[in-house]
Amino acid sequence: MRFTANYTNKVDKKGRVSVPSRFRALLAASEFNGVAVYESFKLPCLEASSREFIDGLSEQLNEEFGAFDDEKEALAAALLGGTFDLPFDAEGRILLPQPLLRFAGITDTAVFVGVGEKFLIWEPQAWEVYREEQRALARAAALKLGALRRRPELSRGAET
Amino acid sequence: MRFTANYTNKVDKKGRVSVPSRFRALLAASEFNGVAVYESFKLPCLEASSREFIDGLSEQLNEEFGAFDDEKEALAAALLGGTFDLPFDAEGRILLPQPLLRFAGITDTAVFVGVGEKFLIWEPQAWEVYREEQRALARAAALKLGALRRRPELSRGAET
DNA sequence: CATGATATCCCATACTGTCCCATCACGGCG
DNA sequence: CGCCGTGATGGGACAGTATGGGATATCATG
Repeated sequence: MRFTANYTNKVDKKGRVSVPSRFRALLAASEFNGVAVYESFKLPCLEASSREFIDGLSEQLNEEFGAFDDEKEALAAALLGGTFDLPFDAEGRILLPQPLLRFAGITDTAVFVGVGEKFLIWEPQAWEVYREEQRALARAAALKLGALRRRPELSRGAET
Repeated sequence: MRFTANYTNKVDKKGRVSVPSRFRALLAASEFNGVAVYESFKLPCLEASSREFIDGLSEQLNEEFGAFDDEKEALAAALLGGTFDLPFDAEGRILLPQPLLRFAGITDTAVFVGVGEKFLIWEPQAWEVYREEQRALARAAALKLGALRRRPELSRGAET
């Protein structure tokens, strides 16, 4: 399950969006014909993955913590309480609930970004901004890596 | 039995609320056509689940604590004694008893939050506050969640 | 036994989520 | 270069849900 690349799709008046077919193909393996979508904890966007993935996490919570564990309760509330199981319609679209649209600031367009075992759903503008930041970081990291390869012994002070 | 997502519904003057159909669908498996609702021990909200689940909990209490443990007695009494079996009416609504409404501070609107094997019923404002706190904690606990995963490669996507 | 408050039941109505079908845009293939 | 298949969009039709009221049972009381 490796989501990659990014696609920009329209969100119609009813709140429907087509999930990129490439992504849908990856999710086909899932028993549930749809995606589990939730609000990202760190970023102003939505995250989506197979329902099994989320199930796995919540199961872990039940196993690792006791039935009456406070921390488990809190994590479950944050994770499951914010996760919507959205089924695909015949055309491969999902209906994004108002709360999710509001959280991500999405109105009529959404950007789907594959990031490994899950994908993000952004409001175009926000995505542009975030992307710029990441590019800057990547650039810095690349330079650093380059420096490391060329002169391993000197890498410590090689901030270019 | 896996409750997820959150829905906001109206509570009419009579104290009736529609239980989200998705939740109702999950409870359909239960022989009792309704839900078991009780006051949460830790949070200022109500908790609800199938009658069967409550029975399971009380059994668990017997296992986790000694048979004559005072705490167990207290918990069991509070849980079993304070639980209301609320049946669905023809429209899928339940009538929340005054005591429960007062406890949760619910007046004309209620938020249903799925948290796995049960769901919570909150007063909107209170839920919003609690939710923000939990999101912050969840962000902090991200590493912990990652550590819980059996398959480490699954946690390597973009940062949650 | 009468009475008011409370719980049920039933019906009417506005919405919203789904489903189905038509149109378009884009590439690949005769 | 036009035909065709797949994916993305839009809209309309309908059924399932969420809500509100009013009429009817129930029950604890005075």
